[in-house]
Amino acid sequence: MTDVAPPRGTQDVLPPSSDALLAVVDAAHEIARLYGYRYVETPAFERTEVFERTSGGSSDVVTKEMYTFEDKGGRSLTLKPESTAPVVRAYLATRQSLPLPFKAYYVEKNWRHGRPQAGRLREFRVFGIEVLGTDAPGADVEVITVANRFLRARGLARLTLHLNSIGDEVCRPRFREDLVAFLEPRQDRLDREHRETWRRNPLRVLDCTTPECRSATEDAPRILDYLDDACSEHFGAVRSGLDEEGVAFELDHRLVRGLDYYTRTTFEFVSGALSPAQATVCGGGRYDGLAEVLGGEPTPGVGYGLGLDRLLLAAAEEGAASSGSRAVRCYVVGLGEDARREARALLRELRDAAIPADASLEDRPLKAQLRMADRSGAPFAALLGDRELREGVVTMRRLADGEQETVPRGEVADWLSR
RNA sequence: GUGGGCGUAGCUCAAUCGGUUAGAGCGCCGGGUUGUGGUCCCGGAGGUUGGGGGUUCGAGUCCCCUCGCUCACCCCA
Repeated sequence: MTDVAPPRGTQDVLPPSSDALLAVVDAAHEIARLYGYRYVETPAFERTEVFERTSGGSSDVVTKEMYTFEDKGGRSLTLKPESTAPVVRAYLATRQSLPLPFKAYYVEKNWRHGRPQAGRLREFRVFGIEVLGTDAPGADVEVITVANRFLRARGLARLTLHLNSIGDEVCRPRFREDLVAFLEPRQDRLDREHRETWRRNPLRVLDCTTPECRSATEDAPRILDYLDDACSEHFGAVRSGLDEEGVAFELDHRLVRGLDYYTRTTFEFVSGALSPAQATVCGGGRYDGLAEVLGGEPTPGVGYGLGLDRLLLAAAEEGAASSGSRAVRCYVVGLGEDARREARALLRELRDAAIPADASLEDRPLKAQLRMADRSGAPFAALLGDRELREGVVTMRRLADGEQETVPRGEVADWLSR
């Protein structure tokens, strides 16, 4: 019994929850197309360096959460823990034949080895978009707008957008220096964890939520005060662009994010419907230096990753109506050998007419077939017995209330699509 | 990865102080003559009490290990 359970931190998705997942996936494809994004796929695994070099050696993702293995040729490979670096790699490999800027999206799985809990799986699904090849603030605005629209359309109302700019390689070092100088005399007031690491990764201290770190950094320097003219102007344009799009946000100078490749704009959508530890349903930002780290031409970019599993949890929590039944429209019931042959013909016709339909694969009693019709969720059952066969008709039964109508055999498809 | 809580049919739960063959509801499958599902009646399948070890005459119940879920931390989707 336990041996048929899926591996730890993974899950089987079966009806009816697979319907909800599919609805979200469909909606992702739809909104991506609506905004002009093109579908991309990259391999499930990459050379390990792709993540080591881009995410930053000190990040948790790289140091302890990657599924890394050696293949039979001795290469070190890693199941992708995030999708931005692979997409940028693929872009660099193919860019001569792609439009500029290139707007990409994907719906796929990522893998991270952490201790699983609700909203944090080892294998999880993301819907991400990336705009490559432009540093225009309009790209940042568009990316955030798509996420906002998508999340709200899926029924997430208790949603906060946290927004920040963490500068670039020109202005961030000055800030970092001042922050270190600020923390130095206060290091004893930090929590145990950051007392060790504050010097190596001072920005992370700002992100820490413990009361100790919060009070110690109350008056810490703020990155927004350090932005140089270019970054400051860029961030101003992003903010006014969001205002223009009607996307509400909260400035959060503590938002630094966990991957090293981010520059300038960073953002997170946090759901109030999820437990705070896993409440980030979408996170992203700008990564103008990423392509160079991969050894490619300088290529600015901005994008997000949006967790579909968390989205579904939050939507369920907020009582969002799960949309679109995947049930067939008609369940065909055949009684007896002759009528069953005719039922199979009808089934073929319905499917040829693009009407989703189903029937029992075995010869079963009427009651059993009707029960199957009921469980299939189909709104109608088409009944074919000797009586209908003789008269060249089909009895159409509305399963909700048992209302029946006799329809000429040749008009069933039309009757169902009216 | 660190710390806490919890594991009894598919689901929700019961089982006296450690006592003999672990029950119920729902769900699932079948039947109530080849003419009506969802309601009703009848029947059935389904459990090594997560797994392993120990204590005991006897363990679902007590102890240890392990696996899983869960919450917090860490981090993030």
